[in-house]
Amino acid sequence: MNEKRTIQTVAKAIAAFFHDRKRMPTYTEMMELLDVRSKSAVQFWVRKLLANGFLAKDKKGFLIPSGSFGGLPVVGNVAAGFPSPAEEELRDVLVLEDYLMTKPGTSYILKVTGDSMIGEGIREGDLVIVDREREPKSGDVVVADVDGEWTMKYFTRKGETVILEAANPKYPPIKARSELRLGGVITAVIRKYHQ
Amino acid sequence: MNEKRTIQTVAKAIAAFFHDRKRMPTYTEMMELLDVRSKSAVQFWVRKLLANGFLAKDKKGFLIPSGSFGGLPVVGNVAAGFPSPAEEELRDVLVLEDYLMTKPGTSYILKVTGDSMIGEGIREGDLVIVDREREPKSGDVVVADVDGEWTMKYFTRKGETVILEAANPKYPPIKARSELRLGGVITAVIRKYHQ
DNA sequence: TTGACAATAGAACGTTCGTCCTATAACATA
DNA sequence: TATGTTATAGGACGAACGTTCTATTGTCAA
Repeated sequence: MNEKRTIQTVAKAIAAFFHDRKRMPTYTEMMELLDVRSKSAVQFWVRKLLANGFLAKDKKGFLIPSGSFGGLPVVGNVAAGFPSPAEEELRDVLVLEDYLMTKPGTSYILKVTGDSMIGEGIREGDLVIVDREREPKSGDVVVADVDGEWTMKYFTRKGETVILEAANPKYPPIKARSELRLGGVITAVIRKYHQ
Repeated sequence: MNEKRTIQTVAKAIAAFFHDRKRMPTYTEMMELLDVRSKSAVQFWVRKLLANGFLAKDKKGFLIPSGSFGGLPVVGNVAAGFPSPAEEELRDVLVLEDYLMTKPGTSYILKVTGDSMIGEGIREGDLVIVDREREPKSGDVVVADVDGEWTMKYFTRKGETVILEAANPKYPPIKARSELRLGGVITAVIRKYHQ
């Protein structure tokens, strides 16, 4: 860091540290991050970040990320304008971790093979998050054991029986009694372009 | 925590703390988490977690999450078996944060409106992660300014000109000179079912 | 019964953390 | 030129952190 210190550059440096060390820097470490030689200077900037909401404090006084810290800015929709790099207003910020990991412990990730759900926009190579313990409702996409093989299907309950349909006309729908085995309900789909 | 302490229950308790406090508990705090009355007992368990790879230590000696800590287990594909809750072997684990947030700072999130990319499996309401500074290559999905409106299109470079096509036959392809404005390249698509 | 080991308690201790206080340089304002 | 304000340095200090040591309890095998 050779340029002038600003609220933005300082926040960025700390956020970067947190991102790859999985913890907040100590004041002594921040001396290096901000390129200053006293803890007082660090505290000066920390106070600013606290005031601006980039940082917060625990009940126990520990610094923790807050607000727009680990998140990405969200633009309402494609038609709206784009956030400029300079802009630093209170925009919507989304922390993907919090958005997607609603039920760690009962969830797992599945790599999709096959095209049984292309009609739903779920394609080969996508990752889906599956909740093992969620009660399936009609219309949900579920992972089901069909003839000893695990596949994804739409789930529909019709009284006693259950209907499983692919989102692909080339696979026939399946009627099953209640003893069918379910791997869980799909709660999210993730596709990543570029490695 | 009333049951017996095991490596799993202890790891779970600490992971839960980290998940919603965004930091590691201190040894004193772990006394409560693990329901013990001495820091020695805490250290006894911490050592186990360190040995098992659930936790790790900084160069500076701070505890940090490691391995399967904040992540979800990954099952290779639908056809393979499912991880049972008891199972705790070294399975593939994916930390969504690390997987998706490859370039924070130059990325933002966009909520999709319209159906211009349904052929690509990108639907209204999905979130896409857009990298503002990535150089678009042919075949990439980009956000582009078309006649004063931001839309998603396939990007193709043909010598000097650029072709933008929707993944939907009802929108005509567009040829443009180099002065077209791009909002960035889509690096990921996220869809969440259920709130 | 004895011995080994796993699990815990409690206290002592040095280190480092974050806070606070004072002093100083740079810069803008009046 | 005087005078605040902003940004920094350096040192002092108590509190809390993680480590280490010793002691105690329960369980299981010999």
